[in-house]
Amino acid sequence: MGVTMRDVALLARVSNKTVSNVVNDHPHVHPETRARVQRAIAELGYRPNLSARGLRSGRTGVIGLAVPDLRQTYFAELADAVIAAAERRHLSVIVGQAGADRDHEIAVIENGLKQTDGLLFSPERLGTEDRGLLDQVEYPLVLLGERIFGGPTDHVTMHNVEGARAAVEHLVGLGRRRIAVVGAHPDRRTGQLRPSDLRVRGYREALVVAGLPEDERLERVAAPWHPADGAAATRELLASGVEFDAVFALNDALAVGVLRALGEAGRRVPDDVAVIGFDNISTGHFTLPSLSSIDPGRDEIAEVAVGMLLERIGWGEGTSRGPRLHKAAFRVVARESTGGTDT
Amino acid sequence: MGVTMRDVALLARVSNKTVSNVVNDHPHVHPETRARVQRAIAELGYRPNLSARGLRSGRTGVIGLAVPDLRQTYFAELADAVIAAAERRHLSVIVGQAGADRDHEIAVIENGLKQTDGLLFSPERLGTEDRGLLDQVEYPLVLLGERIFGGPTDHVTMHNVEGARAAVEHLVGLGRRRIAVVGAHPDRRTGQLRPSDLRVRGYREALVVAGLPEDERLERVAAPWHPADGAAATRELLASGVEFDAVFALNDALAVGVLRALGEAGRRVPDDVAVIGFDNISTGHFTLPSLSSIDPGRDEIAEVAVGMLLERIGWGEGTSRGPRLHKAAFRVVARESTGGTDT
DNA sequence: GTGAAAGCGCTAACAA
DNA sequence: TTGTTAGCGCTTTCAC
Repeated sequence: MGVTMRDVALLARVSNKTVSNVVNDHPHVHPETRARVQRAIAELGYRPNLSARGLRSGRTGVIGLAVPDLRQTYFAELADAVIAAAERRHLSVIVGQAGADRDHEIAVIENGLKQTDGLLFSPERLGTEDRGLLDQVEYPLVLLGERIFGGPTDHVTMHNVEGARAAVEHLVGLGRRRIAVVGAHPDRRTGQLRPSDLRVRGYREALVVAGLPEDERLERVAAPWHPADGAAATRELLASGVEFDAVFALNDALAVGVLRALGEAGRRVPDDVAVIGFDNISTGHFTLPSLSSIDPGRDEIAEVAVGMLLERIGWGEGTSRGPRLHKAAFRVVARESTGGTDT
Repeated sequence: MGVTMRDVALLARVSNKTVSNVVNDHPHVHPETRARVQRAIAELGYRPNLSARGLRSGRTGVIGLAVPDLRQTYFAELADAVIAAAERRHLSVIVGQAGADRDHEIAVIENGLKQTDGLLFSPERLGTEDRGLLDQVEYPLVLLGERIFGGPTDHVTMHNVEGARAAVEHLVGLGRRRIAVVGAHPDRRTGQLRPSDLRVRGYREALVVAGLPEDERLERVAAPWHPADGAAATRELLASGVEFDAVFALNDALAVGVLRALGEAGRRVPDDVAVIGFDNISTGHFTLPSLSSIDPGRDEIAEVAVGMLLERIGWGEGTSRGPRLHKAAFRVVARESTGGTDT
């Protein structure tokens, strides 16, 4: 503490500027001078003051990541991927939780996160109707997910519709004909771009393609997407007496609950009922049976999102290029719950 | 962007200092003046430049949290608790992952996390032999866990020994006599303060108290503490032919694997084998059967750790009070896997 | 290739 | 109660 650039400059018998050049890897520094400066830095244990650098350069080297709740495995794994991607670019990440609280999310989007150069935001409560908020945003922002799609903002997201379709096609390929879906949103307004709505759409598309009838009784509401809600929806499904030989859970957390409820009821998975989830969280390896899922490309999402944000930060205020959209590649992961052998 | 304190001062017809006083809620500002300044702030959309404040005050208002890996639910939930505790004190949290990599952990402890006023560090690889590193640390640091206990540093941790003992006593109370433990560390050097060693100690103490014989065949190594390792250790235990009617998994992630392996083998839980874990992660609600566990007091740990760190930050360089130790209160959570009814 | 000097926006003495 | 002033440590013109 307390060693400044000036101290280094004095010891190395150079100016402030030269030390700065060395520290920032600028070219045009005589190798000998560079070595001398580096020796002085080591000797004094000099470490740049990042607040000062931030003040001068207008950059903090920190980005923000706002998610609803780290206790949901998907978001923890997303944070892991984002932190890793940021680290590769020598950035730090401030993590904020908006707690699935609409007002909190509005506050986040209006203000960003303190001390950051830009924000990666995965909202849960904001919808297309909040698009107007995005016009006010005057800091670099990249949205994760497509809930507010249509604004001026970059989005990085997953193939919700196509992934869901692939999940159901996988079940169809197993010969299942009565496929239930668990996790539909209780509020069925149209025009929303919630993951639940998009995935239900993919489910229906797959049924149509397969020539299977749609049956409203097979579409079960569950919210929020916690295991308990998946279990409750499945118990209702069982109690309703409607026949089914497969369940598509709209995410893996729900699927864990589905597996539990099926187990309680004595239904064997996958023999009686095949189950597939969505998100491919690591939990899926260790359920009994292990859980098939759609891998939404989490690492790609993180990598691309950080890259986009960095570009936005670099472009500065003036340059407002149009919004970009990136959808990561997905894949079907077949584990035991749909007859696979992987765990 | 670009609105400075000076702009506000000009508009409100006051000095810089007065604006600063208002922004920082200093007393001794005439109510009328305060109102005028606040109006100017709102009108211009002024927001303090935190880099400048940081440079001037030597504080960033950001603390660091370093954990091995957010994909492990325990650490995700810890991060959640720390972020919440920090937010209550108007602090942001930069999250870093050391990846259970010894060199990475050494780098973290030597340098702290950039842009932060202090660090909450939960190391996984550093041990008592690295105590010397702590003497070099010249920034506010609070360690989570007791792996490097004995240095000059504050620690906040859980009752590993006592909690483990309570877990086994709970099993004994159910009438179980052949209690296996899963998750011992492969390297049995003494003098280590790993959670595994401490919890095994608690296990043995409970056996002694209950007058049960120790049996080395019931102590199974498993590392790292992932579900797959718990499953593997349990399969070995089953294959060894040794009799057992209960398993104490040293954490919940292992326990998930234990449940899986028992299920595969057709052992009923809790009828044939009772199972209890440690950590009380939310996953435990949704396993089949739901998982009994030791709740280590995560929120208390986060709250106390942030508080201690803040005190350290406030004390400044000179004041080096002796190291403090806080152990959070724990409790036994009895769910279905030990005959309870909760989920 | 290197140096001198200005100033980023804020806070904290010290004055008034 | 409010104003003046001097930096915090760094980067960045602009000279040399």
